[in-house]
Amino acid sequence: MSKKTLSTRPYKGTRDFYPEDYRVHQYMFDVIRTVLYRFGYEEYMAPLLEETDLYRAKSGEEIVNEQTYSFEDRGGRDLTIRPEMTPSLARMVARRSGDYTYPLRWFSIPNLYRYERPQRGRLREHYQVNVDIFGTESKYADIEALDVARSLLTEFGATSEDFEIHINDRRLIHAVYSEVLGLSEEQSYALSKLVDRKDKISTEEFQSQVREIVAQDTAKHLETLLEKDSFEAFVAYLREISSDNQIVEDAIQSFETFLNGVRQVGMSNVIFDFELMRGFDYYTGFVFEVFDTHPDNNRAMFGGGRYDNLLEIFDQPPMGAIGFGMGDVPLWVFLETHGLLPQVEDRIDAYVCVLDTQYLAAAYEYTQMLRSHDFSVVMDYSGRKLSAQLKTADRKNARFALCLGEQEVRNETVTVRTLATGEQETVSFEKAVALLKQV
RNA sequence: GUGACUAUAGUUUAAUGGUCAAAACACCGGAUUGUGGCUCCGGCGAUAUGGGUUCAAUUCCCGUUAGUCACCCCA
Repeated sequence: MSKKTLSTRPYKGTRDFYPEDYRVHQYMFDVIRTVLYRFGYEEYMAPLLEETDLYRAKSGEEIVNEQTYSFEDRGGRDLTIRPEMTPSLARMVARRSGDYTYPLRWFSIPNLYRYERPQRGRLREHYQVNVDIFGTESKYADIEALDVARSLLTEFGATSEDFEIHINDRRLIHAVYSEVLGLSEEQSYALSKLVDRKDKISTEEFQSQVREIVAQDTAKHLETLLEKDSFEAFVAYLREISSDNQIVEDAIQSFETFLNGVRQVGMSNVIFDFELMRGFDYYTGFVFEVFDTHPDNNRAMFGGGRYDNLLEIFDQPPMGAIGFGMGDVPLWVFLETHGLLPQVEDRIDAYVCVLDTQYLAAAYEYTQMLRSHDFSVVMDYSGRKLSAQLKTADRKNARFALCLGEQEVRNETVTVRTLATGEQETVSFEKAVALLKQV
């Protein structure tokens, strides 16, 4: 046996939430639940473990092997700790797909595991709010999803200047790449990956890499399209080079309707961004990403989009679906950066100080009586001197200190001290309850 | 997975190839044997880990572990 001392650190890439941290964590998710209930979303939960096949079916082998916690159980089954919630959600919906009245509005706040090298905003365990709408093709579902995403932030007190929502549409990307620029599927794929990396590399490098994939004049067209900073300007140039293509026109019309709808519901900080790619592999319609506009934290926080083929792996017909996920870490960083995290404190109603250990039994009975009135009460059974007990009452953020000593026990009274003011009076038990009830 | 930087009380930091590693906050006790917050005094408490160089290592070197950052990846 090794005698090595056990480490007190949490496992690599995971976090302990001490009470003062967990209060903040809970506060964040309380606010989120408030918003989602207001929009009529129902909360669900799934197991932490799934059969590995569930992830193999959707993602590539590489993800399953290299980025998940996978193992064999004692019965020889291949299991994986969930690295995301969507496959579990798809499984649940597919299992009862005939039972529901659509659309379904569901959300969950699972913890997820990925075997990664931890760094900023990327841990091995994190919590993620997952919001999904199932069973509708309506543009208003897309708009609602954006509205929910926006509301999740504004509920914390963020304003529309604090963040921007970038939107794009995979059908539009596809129409431009294949119909206008005439790219093959391989070229489209390579190009989408490159555009996704555009901000990470220099302009020259980007341009030269584009030219490794497509011809010179095609590259020029693409670069010009990417430069357009409004949807109107983008469309104008697109029409110039596309010569009356119906597929392109349909994609434009469809996106225009969506964009107009978004503007009508008062989202001024939604902007068209043809560079936005986001999981090209499975999104089938609009995609979005929320960016922090604060100079200290100018990056993407979360996003999602429409993916209509989610139930395919269960051999079920396509069902219109939209979803997005928001991690707890980026959200925390956003709120912290913008000063939107309130001081969340734990309070107790009363701290019972006992002057001598011979009164502990009486004090315990009294404490139980107070709890039966729904007060949160802590009793001090240390037998320390009163000043130490009061100090602890103060540290515990108690509203009142209730002192029980010889005089009180003899007269069946209690001394009620209001810690904020230092005022106190010795009263009957009934009167003490009444005092505690005053706010 | 690749590379860089970092590791000192519970926490945030200081210092040093050579006597007892310093301070603040926190905690405990006392000043105040029935009255907290402010003040004063005292106490507890650390060189991540394994090896090497050296008369001597917390300090220099290597490994490990952990943290941070970038790349990769990002469901």
